[in-house]
Formats: sequence, C-alpha cells, structure tokens
Amino acid sequence: MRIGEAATRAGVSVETIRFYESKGLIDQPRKPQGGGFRDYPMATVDRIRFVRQAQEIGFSLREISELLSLQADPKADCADIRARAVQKRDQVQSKINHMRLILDALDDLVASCPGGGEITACTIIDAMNNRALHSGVTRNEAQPEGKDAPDMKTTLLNIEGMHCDGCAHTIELLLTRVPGVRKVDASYAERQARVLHDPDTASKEDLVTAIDKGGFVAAINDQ
Amino acid sequence: MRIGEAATRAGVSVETIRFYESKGLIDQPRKPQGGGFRDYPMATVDRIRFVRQAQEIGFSLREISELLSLQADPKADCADIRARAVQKRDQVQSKINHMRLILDALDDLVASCPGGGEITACTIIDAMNNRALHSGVTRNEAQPEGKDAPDMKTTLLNIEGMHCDGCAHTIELLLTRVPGVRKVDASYAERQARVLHDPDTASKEDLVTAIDKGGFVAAINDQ
DNA sequence: CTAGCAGCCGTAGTATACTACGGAGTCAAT
DNA sequence: ATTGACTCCGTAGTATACTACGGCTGCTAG
Repeated sequence: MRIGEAATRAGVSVETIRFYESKGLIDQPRKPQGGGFRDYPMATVDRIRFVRQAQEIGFSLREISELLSLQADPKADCADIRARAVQKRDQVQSKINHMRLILDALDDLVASCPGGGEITACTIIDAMNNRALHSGVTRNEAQPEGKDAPDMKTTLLNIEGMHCDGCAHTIELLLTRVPGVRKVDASYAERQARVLHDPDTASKEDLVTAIDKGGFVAAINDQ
Repeated sequence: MRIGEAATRAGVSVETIRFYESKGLIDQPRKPQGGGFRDYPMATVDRIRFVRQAQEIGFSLREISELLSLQADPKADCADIRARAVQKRDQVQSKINHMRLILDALDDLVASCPGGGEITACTIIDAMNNRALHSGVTRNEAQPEGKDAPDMKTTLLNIEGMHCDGCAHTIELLLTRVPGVRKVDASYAERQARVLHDPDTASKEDLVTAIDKGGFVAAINDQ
C-alpha cells in the first residue's frame, strides 16, 4: 500500500501521515532497495486510526505518543493505561459538569429576558454570578424585579407525545421561545411541563399552542 | 485598580489581559486625562474570570466572545439577544451531548480493561482500534429477539466497590458485553444489578466473573 | 516514449492561545 | 533626586496540529 491509499483508508490526508511520521507517532516505512515508493502496511493504518480515535476522546498527540510507547514497552502493564483512561474520564466528567453551569446560566439568561421591550442589565456573567450567589434559589426571587414587575404565574401542562428526554428539551425550547415565559421545566418522566410566565403576555392557551406546533399534545393541568 | 492587580485578582498574567484586550474580549480602560496608568474596574476582573472558566470547559476565545456579546445593549432588540442566547444554549447542549459520548467511550474502554497484566493483553488499545469498526452498532439490542427466544431469567447481583453512578454504568457495560445478556439495570443506590440473561449462554457465574474483571465484587442474590 | 498522476521532501503558512522581551514612560518611597 | 517597581506598547517567539506549495523523482497507461 502506498501513502495515498494508506491516507484514504485511515481517513486522513497524506500530509497528516507525514506529520505523524515527523512526530514519531508512526514509523515511516523504508524505501525498497533499488528505489521506488514506500510500502505502508495495514498496521500503520490501524495506528493512525488509533491516533484519531484517541484524539477524539481528548488525548493530545503527546499523550497518544505516550500511550503508544507504553504499548511497545513489554515492562509496562495495563493498569497504567487504565489509570490514564480513568483520569481522562474524570476530566471529561468535570468538563461536562462545568458546561452544565454555563447551560444553566444561558437558561437563566433566556428566562430573564422578557423577549421584547425594555432590557435590564442581563449578561451571561450576571447570570452566572446570580447562579453562584443564589444557587438553589429560583431566578425570580434572586433577581430584583423592575418597576413594572408582572404577576408571574406557574402553569402545569400535561403533554402527550414525548419519547425521550430530548423531547422534553424540545418542549422547553418551544416554551422558552414564547414571549412572557420566564422559566420552563419539562419532564419526560412525568410527561409534564411546569412553566413560569406572565399570564398577561403569555396566556395558558399560548403555551398550549406553542407546544402543539412542535407536534406534541398539551393540556392545561389545573390540579 | 491597575493592570497588575487586575491580573493577580483574575489569576492571569498582565500579558494575557493585554492579549484579551487585543482580541476584544475585554475593553481596555482609557488612560486618565493628563496621563498616567489605566484604571481597571472589578467588572473586568469578573469578565476575565468568566473567560478562563469558559475556556477550561472547552470554549474557544471566539465562542466566549460570542457568549459575552449576549449582553443587553439598550439599543439592541431584545428578541435578537434572546434568539442568540437560545442558539448558544443549543450549541452548548450539543457540546455536552458530544462530551457524553466521549465519556461513554472512555467508560467503555475502562470497563473493557482487566486492570492488570501485560500490555499485550491490554484491551483498551484493542477496544480503541475496534471502536471505529463497531461504532454505531448497538450491542445486544441488535440481536434478533423472538422466534427461538431462549428461556430468559432475571438474576439479582449484590455488588461491592461502587463509588458513584459512573460505576453503575461501568457495571452495565461489563454485563452488556457478556454474550447471552439481554438487559441490565445497575443501581449505585442499591449496590445491585438486575440482569436479564439466557442462563444457558450466560451463567450466573459468568456475570460474576465479568463484574470481577472490572475490579468490583459481585455476589449472587437468590432472594 | 511521454504525459500525467502520485510520491518524496523541505519549507512555509494558518489558526489558536498565549509568553517573552525590550525600551520608554510613570509613580511612590527613600 | 534617585531607585526600583510597575505600566505601556510593539514585536517576536512558543506550542499544538495541521495545511499548502514547489520542485523533483518514480511509475504506469496509452
């Protein structure tokens, strides 16, 4: 196999193979005696694929090269590699947790925006700071309401047609988009959505209509 | 506050602040009239801290600048800011989803590693190599169910050594991998796993062995 | 036999995110 | 008044991970 084919099979460019060779991630096959083109074995393709997979998982080329050298070292043992993977796992987990914070802050940001009219000082930083200061406290208690603070109301909706948590998320989006809606909690498990909204701007019927547009069936639950 | 103090408070270097200024991530305060040093407000420190947090999570400076631009500008249309916040929210959600896939992949790899022995026996590297081949293929769900459905049995296992829900997930992976296992529910809270399996293909002892390989201790609970 | 595609190889460029450095200006304390 | 720490500003260098280019060589199909 020549370099071009190896590149195609591994799903990278020829340049990338040469780059990995220069970094020592893969061995460059020798040229055949008498000249000609280098012959790339399938093992090299596998190795490149391994590099790409590991990269996707979040390892840097340096780390991957360490992993690969561990593989080559008969004295090393599997516990090493396992430990690295566990460590990486924890890093990814913590990243996800932090990302959740930003997601929540963005939710707050969206929720704190009336969707029209006057804008108060709402920045992502404020949202994150408020969240940090008032974690566990709902947005409306934490946020000083403006002069024309509307009467917020919580409405419970029963929803049919959800198949998974993703549907719940879709419903949250649909409702969040409705002007006058401040906060939405949709639960797949309960087939319900709890909506905090200004009934003057967003009526219960508006909420139902918004959900119906997404292909779900909503009913007002007056408890 | 001068730049040096701002840098210290934000936990970055003076050069980094200047760099962020040049990238438009933070505003450079004006020099006081009559010359002298620039005065940095606390808000800038907060902004830098936000940049660092967001970076740690995996946002690029470009994305962070987009996040930061989600602040209310009295002239801007609130609906537009809201729409961008919602869009960003979706992006973050999708990022989290991708990270979860990576997390699952790492879990998978860790679960497939015996945790000891020589490197040649290390399944993580094999697993990574195989991942490309089997990605997207669900494991046991893909198996045909029905016609010659064997006599399925549910076995309850008591498990020691779980530290978190992640461990429960690892155990589910370990068990799902055993041929003959159709369904697994592992609970960290209960320190138990409920396994639906074909006892002819996967004996109770096979289940225990699979779990033990992951570094946990399993015992058959016959109730 | 020759056109043209692929391989070879080195250098250079891109993007991201800093980090370092040098020389001049500012300020506050001794 | 002088010292020294800090600021200002521009330019240059580092690390990661490629990507592009140009000139030459090798191979093969027509």
